[in-house]
Amino acid sequence: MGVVRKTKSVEALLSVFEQSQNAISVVDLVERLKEDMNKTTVYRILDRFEKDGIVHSFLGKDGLKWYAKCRSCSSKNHIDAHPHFQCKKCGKVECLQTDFSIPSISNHKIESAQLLLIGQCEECCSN
Amino acid sequence: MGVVRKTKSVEALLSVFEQSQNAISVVDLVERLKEDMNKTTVYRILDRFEKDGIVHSFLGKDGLKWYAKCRSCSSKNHIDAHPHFQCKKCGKVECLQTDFSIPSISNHKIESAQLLLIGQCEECCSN
DNA sequence: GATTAACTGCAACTCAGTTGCATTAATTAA
DNA sequence: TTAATTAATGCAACTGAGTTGCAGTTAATC
Repeated sequence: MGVVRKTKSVEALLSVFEQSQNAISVVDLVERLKEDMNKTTVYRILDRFEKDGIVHSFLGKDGLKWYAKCRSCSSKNHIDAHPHFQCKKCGKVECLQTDFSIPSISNHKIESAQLLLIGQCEECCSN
Repeated sequence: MGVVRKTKSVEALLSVFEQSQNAISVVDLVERLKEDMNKTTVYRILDRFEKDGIVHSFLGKDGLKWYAKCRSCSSKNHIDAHPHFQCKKCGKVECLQTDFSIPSISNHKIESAQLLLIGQCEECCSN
């Protein structure tokens, strides 16, 4: 658990996550917050947040980094093993509650798993 | 099905895939083949191979692009929905035969899924 | 209020992947 | 076998996400 000072930049980032149900890409965060802070700062605050279990990160379908706020994580116990869904049309990413079963492989030690579902979200389905 | 001419570069790339059981990252391919061809050529040939169902691509744990030869794919019918395993220690990626069940989400249309398992491979387990 | 260490901005960098364009070479028709 | 066509290639320059070093700033502690 690192020391996180409550700077204006930290508050700004926190409030973005408060307001959002879905995951947000770093690219999007940097763009949204470019008036308020440097992109380096965005990257560094996200690192700290992740270490402290405030957010978790993962890669979207295009290899870009996404962040979402954690529901019940801490710096000791990071449960980000839930699947994510990304919409092909609008690019939106949702965290899914549903568990999934991780296949086992003989003679391998599996430590984590990333599952990304790709398709069309609710809005894009009905358009 | 695009037109694929049998050039020296194409032959060279094909033989790399023939010799390899595991997936190979593009970075690695570019490095291995730098005496034989330009990196742009590597990228372009891989694109063509993928369109023609000769190889399939996916992203590794660090967001880098990996390729592996397909077992039973064609340009019409691309089955690359198998999971992949990447070793944390040595970075190696293996294609897994095991199927996995794709969770369904209400009001969403799921078109594909990427499952990446991360841990330690057989060699790294015994070291 | 002074001290200190965390934090930030900036500029420059790294590195995977892409693009435009001129040149080369594999295929097809003659 | 040669000529014509067009896919394929090399090269250089670019793009864009993410990183790094360092000097300056600011939140927290005493």
